Amino acid sequence: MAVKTKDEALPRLPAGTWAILGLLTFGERSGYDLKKLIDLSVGHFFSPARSQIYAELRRLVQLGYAREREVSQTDRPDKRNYRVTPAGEAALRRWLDESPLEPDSFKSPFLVKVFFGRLMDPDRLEEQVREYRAGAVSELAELEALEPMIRDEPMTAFPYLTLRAGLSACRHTIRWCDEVLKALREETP
Amino acid sequence: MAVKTKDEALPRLPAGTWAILGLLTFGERSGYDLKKLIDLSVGHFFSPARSQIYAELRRLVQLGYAREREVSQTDRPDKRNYRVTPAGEAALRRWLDESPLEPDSFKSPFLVKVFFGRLMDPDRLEEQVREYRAGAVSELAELEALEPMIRDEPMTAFPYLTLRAGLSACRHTIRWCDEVLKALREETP
DNA sequence: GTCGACATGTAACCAGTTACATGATTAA
DNA sequence: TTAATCATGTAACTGGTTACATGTCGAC
Repeated sequence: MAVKTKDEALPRLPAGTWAILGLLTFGERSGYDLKKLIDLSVGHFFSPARSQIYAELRRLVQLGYAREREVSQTDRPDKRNYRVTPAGEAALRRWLDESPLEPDSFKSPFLVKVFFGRLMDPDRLEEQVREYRAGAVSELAELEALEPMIRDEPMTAFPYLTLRAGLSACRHTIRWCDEVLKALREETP
Repeated sequence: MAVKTKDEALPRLPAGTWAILGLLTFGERSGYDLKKLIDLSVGHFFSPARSQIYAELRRLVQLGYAREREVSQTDRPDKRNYRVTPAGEAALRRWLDESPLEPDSFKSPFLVKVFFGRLMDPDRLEEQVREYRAGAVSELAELEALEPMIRDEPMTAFPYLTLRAGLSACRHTIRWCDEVLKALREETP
């Protein structure tokens, strides 16, 4: 028999919307909870503002992909939890399997500066490279702290793969910074 | 004596605007030329649409940072070349040295998919990892073709550093894809 | 004569951020 | 009482993309 959902067109949504829907498959959550969850999961390759999360949740409800539920709390302010609907999970699976791969987007004001480094004061440039390197080091520390928590957990096998991508990217960045610092020292003694 | 420009506030412009201004320091160019130049220079960390380039050039002229010049051509359609003004170069240098470092932005619909890989058909996932890997391989080839052209050129010493960042990022991505493919094969034999 | 490269732009839209605004509860 | 964390949202803006629109010139 034909599966009806197979024939329906998927709405064209940005990947981030699907990511939020996906996070709801781990259990119902409020917008506020989602923000924290994002920061320590998909935060390295998708990081929306809080206001956008709330907007996406409203959109998911409107599409029938999520349902809203008021949760009264005595110890804290009330909140609204969202959970994924069967239609939502079906749509998500279809998006994951069928949607053509969109290219990554990477923007780096820092690399723009390095590119035009010949116009910079050498000390300022070195300073900014160090600052950039320090950022990568602290990001690496965060990811390394996460690593033992999710490794060997079967539920997080796939998130673990993306964590490995983040770890490797940070390490590459740090090595590259060291190369650059060395090159700068050699050229301007 | 006081240098007047030191005291004036720099307009807060996105890094991309400064990047376009910076590219004009290599010589006057049209919007069309700039697009091609961007693709093989800063394209890996800043890649605007053509329409945006034209908009930025108009903005730079309005700010007094660039000047426009009609160029009549007999063999091709006429064009408008832009060149940086002294005020423009001074402002650019100040932005490079003084503006606080904005964080990179990285968005990867692909990593979102991997993260939710447990909801995917394993064959579709493997297919998309291969596709992603192929993208990295062809990007690497482009960068490797560029490398001998700019290495050892003193004018391009700084662009060369950013090229090395791109090369190293591509290689890291390819290795990571191979790791993932191996992991997928082991888990679903 | 029509295709591809050259060349410039507008209009509409959408994604996403920042700043603003509100308010509850708990602990110092 | 003041700060911190919890909690949700709106409004204004901006950055950026896509699609549309126009047209030249040279080569086949």
